[in-house]
Amino acid sequence: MECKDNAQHRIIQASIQLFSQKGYDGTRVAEIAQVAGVTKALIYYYFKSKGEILDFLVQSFLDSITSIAMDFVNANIVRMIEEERLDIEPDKLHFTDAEALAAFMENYHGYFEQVLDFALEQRHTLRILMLESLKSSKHHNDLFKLLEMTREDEENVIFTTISQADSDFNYSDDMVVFHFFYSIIPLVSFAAYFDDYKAISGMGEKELRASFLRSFRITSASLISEQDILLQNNRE
Amino acid sequence: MECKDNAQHRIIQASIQLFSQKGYDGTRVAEIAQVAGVTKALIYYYFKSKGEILDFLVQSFLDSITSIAMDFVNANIVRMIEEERLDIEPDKLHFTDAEALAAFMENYHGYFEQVLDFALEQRHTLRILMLESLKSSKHHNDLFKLLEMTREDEENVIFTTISQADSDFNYSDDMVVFHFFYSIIPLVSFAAYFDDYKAISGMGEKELRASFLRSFRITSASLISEQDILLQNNRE
Amino acid sequence: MECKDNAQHRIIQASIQLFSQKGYDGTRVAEIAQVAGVTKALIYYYFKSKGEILDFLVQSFLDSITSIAMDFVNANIVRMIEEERLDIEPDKLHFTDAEALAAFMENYHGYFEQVLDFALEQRHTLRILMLESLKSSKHHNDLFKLLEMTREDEENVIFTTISQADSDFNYSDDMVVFHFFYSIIPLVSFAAYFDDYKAISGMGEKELRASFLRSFRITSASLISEQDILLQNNRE
Amino acid sequence: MECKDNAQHRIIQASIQLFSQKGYDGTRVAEIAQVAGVTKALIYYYFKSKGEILDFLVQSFLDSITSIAMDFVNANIVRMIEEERLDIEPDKLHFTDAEALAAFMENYHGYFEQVLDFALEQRHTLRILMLESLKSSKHHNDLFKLLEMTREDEENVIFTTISQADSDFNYSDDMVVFHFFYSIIPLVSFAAYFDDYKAISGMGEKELRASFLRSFRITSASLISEQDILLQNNRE
DNA sequence: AATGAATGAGTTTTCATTCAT
DNA sequence: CATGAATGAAAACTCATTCAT
Repeated sequence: MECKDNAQHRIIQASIQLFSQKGYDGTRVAEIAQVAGVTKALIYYYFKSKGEILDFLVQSFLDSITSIAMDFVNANIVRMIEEERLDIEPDKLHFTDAEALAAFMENYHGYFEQVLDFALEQRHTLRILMLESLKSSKHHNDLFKLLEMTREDEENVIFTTISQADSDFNYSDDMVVFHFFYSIIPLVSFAAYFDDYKAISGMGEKELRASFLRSFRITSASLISEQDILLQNNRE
Repeated sequence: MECKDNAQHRIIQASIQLFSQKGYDGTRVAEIAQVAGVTKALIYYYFKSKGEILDFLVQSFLDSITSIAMDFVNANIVRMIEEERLDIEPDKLHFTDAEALAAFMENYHGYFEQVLDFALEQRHTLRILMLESLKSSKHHNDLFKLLEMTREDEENVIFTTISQADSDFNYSDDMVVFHFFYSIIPLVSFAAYFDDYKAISGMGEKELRASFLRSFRITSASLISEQDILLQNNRE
Repeated sequence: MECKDNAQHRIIQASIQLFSQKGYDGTRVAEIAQVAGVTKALIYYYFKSKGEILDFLVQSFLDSITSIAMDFVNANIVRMIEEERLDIEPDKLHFTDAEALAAFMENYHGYFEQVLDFALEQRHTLRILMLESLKSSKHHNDLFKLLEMTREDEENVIFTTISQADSDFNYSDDMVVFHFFYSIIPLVSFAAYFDDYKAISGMGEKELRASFLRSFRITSASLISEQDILLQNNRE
Repeated sequence: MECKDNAQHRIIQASIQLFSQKGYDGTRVAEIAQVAGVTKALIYYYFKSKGEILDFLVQSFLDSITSIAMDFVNANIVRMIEEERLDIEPDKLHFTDAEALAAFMENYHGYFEQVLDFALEQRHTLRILMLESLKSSKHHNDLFKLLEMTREDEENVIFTTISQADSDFNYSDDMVVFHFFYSIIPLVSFAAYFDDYKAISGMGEKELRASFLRSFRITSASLISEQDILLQNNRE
């Protein structure tokens, strides 16, 4: 296991700290050098430019989160399909029975917590991602990549099980809108604003995390009516 | 009625456009001058510094939104109290009858749409607000001011009517967490990312607005169970 | 008598105050306008440029001091020559008798006090003169003009009466050096630093003025040995 | 021994030259860069701001002159006290014999010449000091620091030996006034105006220096009457 | 006589980046 | 690997001056 106290690592950590505090444009290379305890020139030994530091941070983060998402898909969706408990249809998921759905939902909530913890751990990088996604910069669309990444298969699971009762709901578009603005954005924002919200509210870390999870569950529950799904499944 | 084509106004408009596109730090005063069609020196005639332009924009926005919130409180909460159809108790609202609640909810949804439209109209300034609130700058806490502003009385209306069934819900803290991350943040983000989301999704403006409102209604409905409220009222 | 509260006068007073406090280069036209209570544009109505304000101040001062010097020459030197009590020879003054010398010395000390009081009254302008004379500016030589102005006739009176005992003393050059560095410079500096010295020493205005006069008398006395002069006069 | 041709040294020399010629406010950083043969940016590599260059110059000068004064005190006053040839009493110096006084006076005149030569060598910096001391700037009181520095013990030596005959002389205050306006100011002014006076008078450097020393001796002699001191010593 | 608006040409200062060692 | 010195380009900001009214 490599030593994490080398210069390059310190440069990266200093960059994350400063970019997340002051934004990319608001951070000076000299500041990074100072915080990292190295000279400016050494930064240019490891990175071609200031922009390349940002690229590296963002790419590392996107790689990690993709990896987490892939693991979930492989460990749950793929396995359930192989076990013939789940069948993917266009814009719809078909669970063979209520027990399969319940098992999936449990796994999904576990996955959400895992992603939440990763987001909290990487909250400084997420903050950078939010900052850059708001600017028309190179990394303008990186936040939306999170949307695309989670839109493919696994997330739809949730939205295709939305209660059929609400006939106004335009499934394909509405689902993505809901997913982005009431799932990804709150999650990312929660991580990004975690320290600030904690300071303002005076809540403890665990307390705040638990409170946010309750909010998440209320929102996600609002989309699913298990009875409807069971009936729907039975009807078929 | 004064003409809005004067130099100061053009400077402000140019600043909003550029700050929201490139961020405060990423925007050059020379660019503002160019977009506004004035000289750099004139910008310093009207504003003491680049920072003061930002301060002015943020303050104007906060003043406007405060005014809208105050109007709603005065026109609805205060009026209903005066008409003895509404009674504010600690952490709880008491409507005299179901009809009063229904009337209030309709007004509240109207208010939300009004705020949404204001947010969309001012989406560039909101984008600036988000950007700056993410940085540990002078305007670090300005986004949270929106929270404080709406926490006082009027918003609680909604949260104090949450179904009593969910006994896990820690009313005071959870409500504020929910309100911030599942109400203010999605609204602000929707406005801030409106143009980007539109471009990526290919949806029309009206279509997207309607879709977001449906998501909002689902979320806000999830907190309220009218039956419970009626029962609760009857019980008393 | 013209009213001294008009705009032009206020501009001049403000300029004197600011130039003497911050120097010409350190003073902004906008500051003058603010202190004078007028607009910048009005300053340009009365003066062609910032430099012209300085020129005006300096010229007014030099005119005044020249006038005072001329009055002394006319009232004393000229009169004594007319009364045949004084005879001017190259590098030497010849008094007809000891009484004539004594009368002259008394007048001279009176003149010095008059100049001192004028210098104190105009100490801000003198400060400006010193400041500018130290810079290689347009007014570089204005302080030396004071030297030239007083070198012509009357001052020599003093120096030509120096005790003949000190055979090292090179009359023409040494006298001018002494006059400049131990007469003009202390006088000008006393006026220029008057307020600062007062503040630092804690002495009162009258007290300080009296103390300075005592120092002056000691210095000026050191150059004259009346006995020698009498002897010298008698010998002839 | 380090080479004095490095960039920082050239920046300092250029600053001294320009500040003394055009004043601090009248000097542009670009000019310093040009004269020093470096880029503007390098100036900011060595100094945080234009003001810091001035601070550095002034402080270096004050340090040097303090060091010279301290050396004199230690080498003469302290030594004579140790040798029991000199005794310091409040407001008075007591020399054990006429020979001790004569020795001291010789040393003092040597010291004055040393200070004069240092002042002439540093005349550009002294000019800067005068310029800045006239402005109500940060360095407003730096010229007075020269006064304070020399007021402590060593200088008083001279003034406490003033002839007791002049009963008007208010020793404590008058001495300081005399010291400042007829000793420090002429010395500083002589150095500051040296080049200008030389040009105007047409005198040579050595000639001018000698002439000024003669003026100094006349002034300083005027305060001391050796006979009185001898008598005074004998009486005791 | 007076002014608010406007500006060209500078001024100080910053900063990402390079380079010789 | 590491750095102190150096810089070109551009940034924010200033200021004496003008002009239309």
